[in-house]
Amino acid sequence: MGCKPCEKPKAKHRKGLWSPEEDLKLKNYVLKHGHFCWSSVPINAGLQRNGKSCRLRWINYLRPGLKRGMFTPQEDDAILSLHHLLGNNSTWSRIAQNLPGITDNEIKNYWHSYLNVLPQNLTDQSASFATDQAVPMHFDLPQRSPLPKLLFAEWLSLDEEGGSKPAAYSDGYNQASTSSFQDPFMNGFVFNEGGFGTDLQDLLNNASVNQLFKFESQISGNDFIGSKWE
DNA sequence: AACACACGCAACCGCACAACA
DNA sequence: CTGTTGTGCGGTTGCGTGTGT
Repeated sequence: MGCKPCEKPKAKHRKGLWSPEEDLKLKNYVLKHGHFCWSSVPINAGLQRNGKSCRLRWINYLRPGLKRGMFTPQEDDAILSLHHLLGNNSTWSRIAQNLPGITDNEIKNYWHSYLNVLPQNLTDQSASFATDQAVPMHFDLPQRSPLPKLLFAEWLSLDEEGGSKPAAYSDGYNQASTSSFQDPFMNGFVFNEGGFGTDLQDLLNNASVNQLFKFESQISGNDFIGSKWE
């Protein structure tokens, strides 16, 4: 943990949606100081939230490099492929690790939407990983809105950068944020998450889904999962 | 135009685990 | 060894918005 016990103000914690002011406070604090101890973040940042809430907000919403809007077909395939690969052992975070810019929460929500439209027999196959048969990939999946929401954080960027278009919209990744981090913490943070997990990226770049599954079939399941995705 | 319903998403909750005293 | 605390994760809920009637 490495976190000194924090003073424990038994202040009542706010719940519910985050206000722009709270977003700003949290973002500024984490960008400046990092988040070595989440429990102390809300205290030092002047927020009436608990550490868990701050962490969640940062990870799912404020974190630099987050990509919003539609999943690309590659990402669709990657999510399905990874979930198929990992089966019941799949964790959203592990899938998310291989899809930079996408949060586990997004994947989780996406998957639940996906389950809603998926014929039951297919969900059974996919979720249980009971068969080696590849899950059909291109039935009608729920599609995200093609117009990504404009985040408050991006509004801030707009303000700060004199109204320039958020880089996140140009190529899906917030390169402006990436390049502007002087802080070693943030540099490391961003650069570590700056692209697809290399394994997956290679796979996705070089193989169609069918090829991907063909490739997977050449590797024994558990060994592959253990070595590739751990 | 008004209402009901469905859907997507943000956030909370509870649990498991790890680190520390 | 045990209790406490912090972190991370999956599951779930509730609200806002879009769509159909």
